[in-house]
Amino acid sequence: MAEQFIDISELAARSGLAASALRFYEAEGLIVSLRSAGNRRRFPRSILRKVAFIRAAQNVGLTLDAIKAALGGLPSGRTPTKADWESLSRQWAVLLDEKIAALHRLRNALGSCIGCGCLSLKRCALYNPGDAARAKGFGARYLLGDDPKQFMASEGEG
Amino acid sequence: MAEQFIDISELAARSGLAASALRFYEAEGLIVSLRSAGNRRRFPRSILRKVAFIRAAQNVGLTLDAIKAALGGLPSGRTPTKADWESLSRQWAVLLDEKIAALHRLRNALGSCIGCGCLSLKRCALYNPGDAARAKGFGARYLLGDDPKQFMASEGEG
DNA sequence: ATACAAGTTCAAGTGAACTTGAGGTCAAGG
DNA sequence: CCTTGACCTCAAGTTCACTTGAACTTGTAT
Repeated sequence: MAEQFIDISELAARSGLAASALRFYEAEGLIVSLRSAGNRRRFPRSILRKVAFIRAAQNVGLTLDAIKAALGGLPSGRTPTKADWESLSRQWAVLLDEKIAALHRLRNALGSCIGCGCLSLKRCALYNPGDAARAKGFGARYLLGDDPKQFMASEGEG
Repeated sequence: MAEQFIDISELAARSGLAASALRFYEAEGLIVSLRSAGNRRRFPRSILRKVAFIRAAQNVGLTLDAIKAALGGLPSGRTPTKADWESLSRQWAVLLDEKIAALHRLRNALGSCIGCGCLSLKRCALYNPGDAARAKGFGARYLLGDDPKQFMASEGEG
C-alpha cells in the first residue's frame, strides 16, 4: 500500500526535522539515500527508524560523531539490527540512568532548598552538597553530575 | 580566618570552571567583580554561591541569557536572597520534573526495546510510542519531550 | 509553453559558550 | 634589579549542529 520510498519532504514532515538537517545528516554520513532519475533523494521507509534512533541518541547526550561511530559498525545501507539495538540500548540505558540520577540529585537539592533559607549558605544543599567545603573545587559540580576530578585528586585536604 | 575576597584562580579552582569562563561570565554580566590596585579581579566569597547557581541553572537547561534574566532583578552586587531562590527554585523544579519525565519515557522505551525485537518495528516503543503512526511527524520527538506541534496540528489523519 | 514550487549543490553564516593568542602589566622570589 | 608567572584586555578562533543564500535543475499544474 504505502510507497516503498519517501522523499525528503515527507521524511522531514514525519521526523519533525528540517530538510536541511536531513541533508546535513547525510553529508555527515549518518544517513544514506538513493537518488531518483532527477537526482532527488529517495529514502527507504526504514530511514524513519534510523532518524528516530539518531534523535534518541542525541537526547541521551551523544554527539553526532558519537552516534555515527555507534552506527559505524553497520554496513552503510543497513539499519540497526536487533543485536545492534540491544547493545546500544544497554549503553544508553546506563547513560540515561546517570543523567536521571543527576537530575534527581539536583531536584532534591532544590526541594530542600525551597524552604531552607539559603542565606545561611553553610547548609544549602545546592550550594554545597556535603557540608562545608572539605576539598577545594567541590562545589555544585558533583551535584550536577560532572566529573568530580578535583575532589578525587585532593582527598584529605580540609 | 578566611580572606574576605578570592582571586580568579581560587574561584576557578573552587568552582571547577576555567578562569576564561569566569571572565566570560563577567563580560556577559552574569557576575561582577571588584578590582585590586593592580586591576586584578577580587571576588567576594558569595560569588561561589552565585556561580553554583549559574551552573545549576545551566544544567537545568537554561541559557546564559535566561540565567542572566533570572538574576536580572537583583541589584548588581547582590547575590540571590531567600525569596529569589524560592521563586527560581520552584521554576526550576518544574523544568527538572519535565526533564526527568522525558528521560524516564526514553528509559522505559529503551527498557522494553532491549528485549523487543526491534526489527518488527511496528511494536517498537522507541520508534513509535503510540502504535502505528497515526499522525504525520509523530515519531520519536514526542518521546523525547519535544513539542509535538505537528501532532497537535494534524489530528484525525490516519 | 510557461510558471513556479520544490528539489539540488556548495559555501558561508549563525548562536551558544567558551578558548586561544597577542601584547602588555603587575607581584613575588632570588 | 630581573625574571617568572599569574593576571589583564581585546580580538579572533573553535566546536556543534544546523540554517541560509546563491545559482541552478526538476517535476507538476495550467
